Amino acid sequence: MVWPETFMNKAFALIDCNCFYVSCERIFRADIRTRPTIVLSNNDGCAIARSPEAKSLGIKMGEPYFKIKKLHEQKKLQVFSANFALYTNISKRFSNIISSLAPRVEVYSIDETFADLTGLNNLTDLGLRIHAKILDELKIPTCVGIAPTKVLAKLANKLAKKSSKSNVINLIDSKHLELALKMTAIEDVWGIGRASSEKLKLLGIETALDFKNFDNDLIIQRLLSKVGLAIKKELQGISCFDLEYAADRKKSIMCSRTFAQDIYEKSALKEIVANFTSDVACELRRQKSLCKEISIYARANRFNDKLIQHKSFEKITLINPTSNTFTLISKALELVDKMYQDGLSYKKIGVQITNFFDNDNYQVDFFYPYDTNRDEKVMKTLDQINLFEGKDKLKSLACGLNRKSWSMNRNFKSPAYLTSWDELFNFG
DNA sequence: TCTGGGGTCCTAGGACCC
DNA sequence: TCTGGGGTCCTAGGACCC
Repeated sequence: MVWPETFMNKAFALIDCNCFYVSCERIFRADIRTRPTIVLSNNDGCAIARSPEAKSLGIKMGEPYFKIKKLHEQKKLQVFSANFALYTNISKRFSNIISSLAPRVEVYSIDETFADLTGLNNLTDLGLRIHAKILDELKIPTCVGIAPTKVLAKLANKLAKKSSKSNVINLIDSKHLELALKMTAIEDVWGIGRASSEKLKLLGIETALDFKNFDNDLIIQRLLSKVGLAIKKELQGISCFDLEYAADRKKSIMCSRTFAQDIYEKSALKEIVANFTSDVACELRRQKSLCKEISIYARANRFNDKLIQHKSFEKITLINPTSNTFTLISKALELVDKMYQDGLSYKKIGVQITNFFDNDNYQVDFFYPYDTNRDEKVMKTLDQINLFEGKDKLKSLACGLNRKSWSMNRNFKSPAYLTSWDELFNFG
């Protein structure tokens, strides 16, 4: 197929790691490279990464651990608790390797990076080089999809994942494009989720090809909004989504956990909220922002119908934006006072901050002027100490002295090979 | 017994204003 | 009894992503 003149020049690659978390664990464990292996979510709740061998055993994405425990006990399955410190570290190395071979990249997620290859030659070769270098230096297998739009690059990547032969699929000027679109179910198109695909199926659209050829844009716009329309254009080879570089400044930051046990005491709730608030505030300062809103939420164990099911939520808007841990903790604790109800059980708890301003570009409230310099100095000192002396060396007393009383299950964690001096991997 | 966490974007509808 | 129309801003909630 020949692309319209105006879009001929665009080229995107999507490089995606195969079962990333499992692959990270396997870097240090040559003995399990062909064993069925999974990585569990926080609290050892459910499977969030599966090796091909584990998929063959019939383990689904999101499958709760208690359903596969037996396989684990029979030693037919290797199981790890999530070790996000390790995965984040490997992820940075992964995107750095791509940057060394492609000039413009967008780190899209922990295991996926887009590269803008516009204007470069021999793209399939380049894709193969990227794949080989990551495998060589990191021992992480990847797939590469190349196409004139991001949606098509995603689609090409998915096909490469399914293929047993090709790690790189290039759809630019490909005579197989129609077939590729036909092979892709509508719900597998990037940006078309369950709700949208159900609507499209009512129109008789079953595949990416059907969608691309559907000739009524008004209906698509009404059903799927303007985003749906953009996705359709991308399938036609018309690029609507560019690389997004400035993605590192978040617009909201949250921290939430599901705990191993139900929590009933207000004091425990406060301690948890204080800790979560410390974490989000630290992240907020790292990206040099201030926030003007903080909210907390909590709910009971939704799988236990003997408990009163509730979704509790409280939010407060601050007079002056801040990133001061202590200010935010005191506000968050006020919210706990408002939210807490005696007798309710709390299993999942979260803190979220929103409504961000740049550190050096915001308006102090006229009636409540506020010395931000002092704030900044105190927080800088706190961050420095925690950076060099270890996380949580210096913290608010509200955070409690140990986290033992409310914990997460993490029974199958691998060592912190790369992020702790005590657990460094011995390459000898 | 045991079922994750962290984001973004879009839209409809309400509040408010003139 | 009659009871507009248009605009903006904000928020809650849905949908999607990994």
